Amino acid sequence: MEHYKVGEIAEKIGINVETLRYYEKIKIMPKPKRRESRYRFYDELDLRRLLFIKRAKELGFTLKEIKELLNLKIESTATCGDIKHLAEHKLTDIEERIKDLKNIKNVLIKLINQCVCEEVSTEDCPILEVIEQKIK
Amino acid sequence: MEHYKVGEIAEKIGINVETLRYYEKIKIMPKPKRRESRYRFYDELDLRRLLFIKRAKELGFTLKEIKELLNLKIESTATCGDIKHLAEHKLTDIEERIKDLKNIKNVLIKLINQCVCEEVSTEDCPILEVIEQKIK
DNA sequence: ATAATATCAGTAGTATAGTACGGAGTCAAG
DNA sequence: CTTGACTCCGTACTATACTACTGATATTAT
Repeated sequence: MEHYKVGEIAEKIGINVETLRYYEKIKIMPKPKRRESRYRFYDELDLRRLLFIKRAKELGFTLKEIKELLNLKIESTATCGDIKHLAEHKLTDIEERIKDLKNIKNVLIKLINQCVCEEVSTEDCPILEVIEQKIK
Repeated sequence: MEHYKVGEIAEKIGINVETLRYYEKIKIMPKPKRRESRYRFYDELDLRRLLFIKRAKELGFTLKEIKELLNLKIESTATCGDIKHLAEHKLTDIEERIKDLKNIKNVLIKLINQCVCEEVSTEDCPILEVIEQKIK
């Protein structure tokens, strides 16, 4: 079985050595085995776990949620449905964020379109006016 | 002219007193006038500034960006175009975030649809399999 | 007048996800 | 056998946006 030093596995995954130590600290990665020199050494399982973390992060899961996923994975009582619930929850969450951002986007577009004035002073800027409008 | 104590203005805006002191610390709000008792007191201008901040935050601007907006606003040399550029930059930023989230959403939907198994153990969970798939 | 509430200043803590630093020990190449 | 690269650990710092706490004044209500 292949094994890697901390710098090697970090490079393979494309993360920082410090980040790996951080993952160990927050217990999303288990304490790795050590050589006599006290150097950490990692195996294929660690590699897979790190890649799982990376992929799940790309899916918008937080480290805390990824930890949950990984824990469910090793709990023998956990079902695939448990995982599905986490995924569904995350989906709702992301849909919510998309909705919010779209609203923001529309307001910004309206604001920007009202502005045709490179030379006008900020005194008469329609963007600022609109941001303030809701205030008056 | 109306004036408010820190707790009054905080309640009016719907923020925390501590948050107001924080805004003062990071210089997004100016140092307010004081009574003899050293109590802060705020006026209508402060109220408007706070509401501007609140509204801009809703538009997805960070406090740092809002500070920029407010600074441009008082710089007499700044043009409406300067404001527009900030708004456009924010728009690009938000469109980017929407795109990313949509990708994530699609992957999550695919994952969830593959899972029809409330009772299956996490060993055979297709969601976990897919997250891992890109690894193998 | 006294009790309750508000405010003061400064510091520390929260959450998220890391990054940086420094001095000591270890490993590999020339 | 020395030099440079790598790793060790612990701590502190970054960024963002707040929130909490403490002990001392100040104001307000009864």
